[in-house]
Amino acid sequence: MTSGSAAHAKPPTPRERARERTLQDIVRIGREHLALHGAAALSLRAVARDLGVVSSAVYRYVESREELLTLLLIDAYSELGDAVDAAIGTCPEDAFTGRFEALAAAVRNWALAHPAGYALLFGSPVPGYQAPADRTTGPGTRVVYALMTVLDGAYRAGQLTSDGQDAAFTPLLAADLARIREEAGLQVPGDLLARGALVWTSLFGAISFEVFGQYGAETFAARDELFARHLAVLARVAGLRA
Amino acid sequence: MTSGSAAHAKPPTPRERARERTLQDIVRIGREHLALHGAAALSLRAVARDLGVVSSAVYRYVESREELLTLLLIDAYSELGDAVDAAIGTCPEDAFTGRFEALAAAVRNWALAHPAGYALLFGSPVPGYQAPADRTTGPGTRVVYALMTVLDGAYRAGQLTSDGQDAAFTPLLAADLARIREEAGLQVPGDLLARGALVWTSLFGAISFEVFGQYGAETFAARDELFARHLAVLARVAGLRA
DNA sequence: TCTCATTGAGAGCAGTGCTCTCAAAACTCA
DNA sequence: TGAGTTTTGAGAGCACTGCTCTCAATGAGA
Repeated sequence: MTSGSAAHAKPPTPRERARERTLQDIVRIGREHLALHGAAALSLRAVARDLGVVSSAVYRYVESREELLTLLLIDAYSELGDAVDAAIGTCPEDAFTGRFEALAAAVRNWALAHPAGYALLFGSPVPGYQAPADRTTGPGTRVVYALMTVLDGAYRAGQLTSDGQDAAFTPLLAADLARIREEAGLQVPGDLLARGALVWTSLFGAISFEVFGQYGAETFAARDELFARHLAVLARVAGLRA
Repeated sequence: MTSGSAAHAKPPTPRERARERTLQDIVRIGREHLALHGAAALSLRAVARDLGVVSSAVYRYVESREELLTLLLIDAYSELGDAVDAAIGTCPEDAFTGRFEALAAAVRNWALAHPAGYALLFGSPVPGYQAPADRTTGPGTRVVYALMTVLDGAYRAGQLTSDGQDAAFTPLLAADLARIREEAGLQVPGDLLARGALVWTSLFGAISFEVFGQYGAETFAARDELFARHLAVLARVAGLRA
């Protein structure tokens, strides 16, 4: 579906190759503009100018501004997913706390390096733009899936323990958690899964505050260390031993 | 500074009163547009149309689109601060966990009721717009100040306890925390203050995921209960006893 | 009543997303 | 190679945006 190289493997015609190259140029320039000016300021006309072409020509390759945003969204999700996978890969498979911290640090580092991309993925939605679920849920769930894999692996290895302090579930939430466990093939019990969800959102809360400048400008100078402390606490919240 | 009613209390001339009323109309219409279409889609021309006036006339009252955004930012901060104060006020002064949960629930309820306003305050920054610190830090810090008051009060009452598991501070982070404690007049020690910061950002992480639709659309049906569970965990993270 | 500051209207500039038409270029196939 | 078809880019144009400028009307104070 993406470029015709999947089905039947017909050799691409020169036109197809040129088209693919131009589309990649558009995405590349769009990514530059995204980094420089942010998602809401992304302008197809400006991209066209940088491409050395008149604005209407870009519409031969990209259906609309939204379509370009979707391409950039997928691009950013993939880049973040690659960074997280690479970071996790540097830890031994049974070093679950290390893998958790590597995942979190990779997300934070990528976010700080690509604030506009991070804002596109995890910030307030761009007005009037709704990401098409069928194309973005795949790359968009890589990181949360990686976290679930780490936590579930830790549980299977006996290294994820509940302190038993959490309240009992009502049936509705129990059903939610059971469905997630089944769909993702998890063994981790519901209370730890709920804690994993909290850790997940907390991670993005901490990163968002940094990336979006919600801390006062001079509140925290030692941000790396603060984040490391937060990670240690969150690891314990998730159930990983200290 | 706001309307001249502070200094010398001169009676406002009819012109000044008409001007004030028009400005309030602009803010009111702007707030409606904000709620309907989001911050980035806020248009001075559309506000002017709704006001029944030509666009250039609005510039007699509001310097620019950014200025209107600032007014709406202050407006939203104040509304949120009022909601939080009211919610806290329903709890006895010494019910610190109850006050914490009331604060958090008030933020969440306000956010769900005013998603566009919440996005303006805590979402990705509007491109090209930088909130003027001198006018927004006051109303913008009310809620975090309220949280610090709750936690510090709990500590003074002996109801905020550290589990002693956190690592020692490096000098830089210790200096950050010492400065915050002094500026806010807090007695709560540094390790609990750092945990409070994590709880603070985690709260907004959880709320942002809900408001911005970052959970998959059908991942959690029992969102109220999930949030309540998260709150209980976060209260313990902060050091409040269960 | 006269004077002057304030106000709103209107035109205008440069930018945006997007559509339409038209000619040139590129490819396909006999 | 030459004819026919498809793809491509240019250009004009529409409706919208933020914002500036000028000008006439209005209102308040002396």
